[in-house]
Amino acid sequence: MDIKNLKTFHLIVKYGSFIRAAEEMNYAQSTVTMQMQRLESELGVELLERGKTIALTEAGRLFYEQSLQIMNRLEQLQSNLADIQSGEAGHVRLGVTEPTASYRLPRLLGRFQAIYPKIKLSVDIGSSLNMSEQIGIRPLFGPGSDNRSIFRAAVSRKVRCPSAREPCSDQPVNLGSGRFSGASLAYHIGHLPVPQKAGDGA
Amino acid sequence: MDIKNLKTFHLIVKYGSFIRAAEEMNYAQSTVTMQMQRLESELGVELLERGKTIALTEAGRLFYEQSLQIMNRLEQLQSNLADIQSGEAGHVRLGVTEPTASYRLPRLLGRFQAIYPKIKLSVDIGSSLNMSEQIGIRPLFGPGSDNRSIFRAAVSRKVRCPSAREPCSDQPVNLGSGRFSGASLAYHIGHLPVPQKAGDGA
DNA sequence: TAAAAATACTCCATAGGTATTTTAT
DNA sequence: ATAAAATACCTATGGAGTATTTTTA
Repeated sequence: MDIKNLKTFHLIVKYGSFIRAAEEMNYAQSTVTMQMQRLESELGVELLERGKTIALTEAGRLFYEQSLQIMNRLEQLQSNLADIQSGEAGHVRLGVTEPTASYRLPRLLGRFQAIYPKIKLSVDIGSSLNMSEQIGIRPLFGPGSDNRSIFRAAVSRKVRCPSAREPCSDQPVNLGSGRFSGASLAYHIGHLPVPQKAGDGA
Repeated sequence: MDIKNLKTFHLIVKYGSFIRAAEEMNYAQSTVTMQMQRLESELGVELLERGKTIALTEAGRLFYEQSLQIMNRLEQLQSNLADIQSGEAGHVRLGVTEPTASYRLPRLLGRFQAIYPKIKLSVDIGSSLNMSEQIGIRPLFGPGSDNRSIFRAAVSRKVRCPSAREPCSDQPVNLGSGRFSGASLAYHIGHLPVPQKAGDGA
């Protein structure tokens, strides 16, 4: 089942017409007919009563209402994914050593949160380990994560600035043993290895 | 976006392996690779970290959880549609005149509800109109419904019996002017025209 | 008899398969 | 060195278009 067919169906219900749905989807009329035939055969149910005026069957009404909700959830999901992709949402986990943690980090994180309100921040303040160990500590990133790739991701990835008028800070900040620009704080967790390995889920 | 791709993705996460997902879906391994590339490009997001072991990106985790729920809703919906199709669910609206309403209908509807517990019954008891007018009265079926086709549907459609061991009653019952078998009580609303015309909805 | 949907047909884009190469452990 | 995913290439199904016929209000 293809989402396109659902959209077509929704437009047919909205307009009560295959032709108007075809126009809005930039399809030929026969394409709409075919899509609905396929949708109905996939579901094993008639959805529409054809006539000069289109009407919904009971199954059609149920499918319309439910599939609308499903579509809305899907669109919401895509929007959330776009937020993650653009770096406007996500989860940043940082490991820092003193004295950076006490002196430079608070102001930096405050600015960061103002720019990226949807990004969740977690900070782990370490003792004297070097940066890669610090970032890679298992309690923070979960079992099975790869310290080396975490470190690589941490130093290489940057978030996109939300607008050119309000550029990301790029003042170097000492996070333990390494030197990082302010912008590089924003390697969100999407660019880092997953906490738990795939394959043990349901 | 095709639902097939979502299923493949879910299997990849479940097994942590493209190959095992391919086996379960009866696909070639390259097909799974292709599907995931297409899914990721459609969403504009990387979902999986490839390696000898597969891991989810943050976007992948979000997409996995959400799309699982969406799939579940879709399957629930399909199951409900199947119920309607098989006649095990739906909404039957009847118009009856005396004396049938008082004498024969109660026992018949009782048996009917025992066989089809998911079917909602509405009965409208009329005065002396003939059957087609009785069934077609507008308050019961809403504006824009076609009395003639309602009548046609009512006399021609029958619900499928749920099992051969407990066959539907087919004793004729006088519903106003027409004679109907007991089974034909079960023309659920899915076979009747819709209450409100499509086209005036959102 | 005029609208709207269904059919008949055609075409080509692409989903999916086979064989091979690349990658990461 | 080996197991797994990516790539290259090929094939055929079916999605979509054009033109026409059928339906029904």
